[in-house]
Amino acid sequence: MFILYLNLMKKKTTIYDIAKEVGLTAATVSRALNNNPKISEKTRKLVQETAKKMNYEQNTLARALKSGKSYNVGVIVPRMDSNFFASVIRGIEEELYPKGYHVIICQTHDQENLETGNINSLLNAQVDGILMSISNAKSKSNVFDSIAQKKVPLIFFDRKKEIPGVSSVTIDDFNGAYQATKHLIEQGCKRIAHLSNNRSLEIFKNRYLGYKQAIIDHGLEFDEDLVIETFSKVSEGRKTVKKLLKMKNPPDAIFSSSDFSALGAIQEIKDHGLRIPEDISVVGFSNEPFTKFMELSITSVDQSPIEMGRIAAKVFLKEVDSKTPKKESEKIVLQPELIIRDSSLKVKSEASA
Amino acid sequence: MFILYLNLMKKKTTIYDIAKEVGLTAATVSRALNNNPKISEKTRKLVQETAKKMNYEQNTLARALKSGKSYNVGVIVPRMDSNFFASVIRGIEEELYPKGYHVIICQTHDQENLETGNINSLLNAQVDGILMSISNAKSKSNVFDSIAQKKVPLIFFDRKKEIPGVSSVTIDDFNGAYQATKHLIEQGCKRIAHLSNNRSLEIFKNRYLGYKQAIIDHGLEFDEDLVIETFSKVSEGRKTVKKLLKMKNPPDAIFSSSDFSALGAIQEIKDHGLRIPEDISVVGFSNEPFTKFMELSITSVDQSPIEMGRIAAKVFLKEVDSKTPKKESEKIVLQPELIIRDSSLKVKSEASA
DNA sequence: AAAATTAATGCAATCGATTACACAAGTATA
DNA sequence: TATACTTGTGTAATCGATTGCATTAATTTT
Repeated sequence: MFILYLNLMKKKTTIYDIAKEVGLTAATVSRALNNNPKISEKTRKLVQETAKKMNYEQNTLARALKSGKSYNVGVIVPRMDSNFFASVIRGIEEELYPKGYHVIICQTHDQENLETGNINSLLNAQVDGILMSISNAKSKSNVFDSIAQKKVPLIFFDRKKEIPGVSSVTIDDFNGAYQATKHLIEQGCKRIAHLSNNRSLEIFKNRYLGYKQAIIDHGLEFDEDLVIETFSKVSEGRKTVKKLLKMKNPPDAIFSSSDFSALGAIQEIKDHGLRIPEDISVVGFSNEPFTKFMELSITSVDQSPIEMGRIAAKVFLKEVDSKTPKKESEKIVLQPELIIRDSSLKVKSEASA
Repeated sequence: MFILYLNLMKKKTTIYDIAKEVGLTAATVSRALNNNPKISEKTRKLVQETAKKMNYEQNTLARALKSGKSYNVGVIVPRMDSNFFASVIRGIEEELYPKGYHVIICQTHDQENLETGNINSLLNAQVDGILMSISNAKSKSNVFDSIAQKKVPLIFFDRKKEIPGVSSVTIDDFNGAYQATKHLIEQGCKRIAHLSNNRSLEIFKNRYLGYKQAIIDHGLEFDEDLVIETFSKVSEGRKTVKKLLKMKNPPDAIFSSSDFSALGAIQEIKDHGLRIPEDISVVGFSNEPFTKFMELSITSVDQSPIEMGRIAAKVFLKEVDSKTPKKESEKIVLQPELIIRDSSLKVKSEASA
């Protein structure tokens, strides 16, 4: 009982405790623990064994204070309850945890003030790097200046912004959109509408451009009226499609830049008594799990989010360890994959995913 | 250009810089910034204004080292790409961010080794507290001992485990299950199956017990064969229901302890050519967004996750600030709400959510 | 054997903020 | 007017680990 009490009370052991125990100084202990080559094999072994015996755990805060490294990285996403972002984060964690880093996740909920607030508070918490998917490309760039000023590596994933010296990992949104649109054309669709989104963000601009190019390349008429800017929400998808269906010449297909608005589109189309894909075909973007689970499964573009996260983390590791102050920024572009399902497959020859 | 260069190079200002600037010592500056009452109003104002002018930002690592508080809290969840956990985390953040805390999120993916690993690394990162939803109640409790030993507040939410002195915030799972089952009975169902889950976890045990009690209270026959332990996955729901439908006397309703397995159940039932809710009614648990968005919307039990998160955070704040070493642990239980939708409503009198 | 290396360790400053204790100046009390 | 409090600051230690610069001992070179 008394022993238990002592055990509960005892302070964490420090390198000074170990030093006293083995009759050396804290400096030597520190070096021994860090495998400094100047330390003799005998001492190293002695210290490390004693450390283990005494249950020593490095005080990360002290290490952080001295070294200026916190071993925390900040990850900023619009939201984390979408499978896409959750998976990217998972990829980041898988890569960073083994290296001793922790991940502080912040959500912006697409609000600019939250975005700048998050960045500032991450910087203040002395994170060693920031991996982010921006919410709004128009955001005042002075926050990014302060990141640069503090020499904190910044890596964009998915939603990026062109900033000199900043690396990014994205998918080829142009190509993803091109493939999706081409697929719809091959299914016989002639008037393909596009549910776009804030095109100040490159991902949405590129999806729009890929869509447009596919239309043009295949000899269809490009009609700007069939492009509507909306939001990644089920309700917004419904609203938008309601408008589209009121046109004198409504579309026979919808390529949505988001699975969520694609789902809203499907609901609205059904409510109007139209059949999918016979009357109107639908393709989404992101390959969210529900696209597969719906009774009418939804064709979508997979963005390999876990790989995206892993790569972003690797880029961070490379930058954080580099001594050279000015590194070349990397722009990594992954290839997306079109997953064809019920919502667009008119020729039902083969089983869908 | 030269000025810009200087600006880029300048180190962060410390309290020593401020001290030099105003002709006082760092100690006084520290006190002035912390609104220590022993400092004169004049000095306080001078220091605070100078600090602002010099762009001073407190070095949180130094503060942390000295005070022993990192202002980081760890949050451990099985996964974060379910709306339930994402929302709980959002609630926690809403409560903790304004107080200057950061949240480090860890996922266990229901693996015990990841759970203990996460706890250890959070402790090592010197978090000021851990809020968690456990993955497995059978996990070796020595990790929890080390949390207690370090006097780090631990708060369970949703999935808890009985540990003396540890607070928790949960919902009344028994009642949620009771209401759901009662609702099915009121719809005329007689043989209600229950898709259970690892009952070493209280939430699943209580949902089971609530279900059982409702059956008994309403004079139906309780049949253990109708209770099957499965996992919170679409595929598992399918598998389980496939078995149930093979019974000589199959169920006419399914109460699932998870929305995901409920969805799988629905898919399987439809594949068998049965109608929902006419032939078989289905009720899930958690009120995940997709339950509302499905063509056939799914009845489910809402767990008010954001509130759960906020309350858990409040309990943490109370415990972390309390000087008294041994506090009473709090057990807070929220009331769930049954949301009735298409998958169980046979008497379609009123519109569903 | 003296001089020059090399190897292993110690000393002490440092990272930046906090805080117990000391101290000086000012105000109130006797 | 001497004594006792207040009030506001300064001094210096502390949190725990790291690291440049000695320093000592051991080894090699000439």
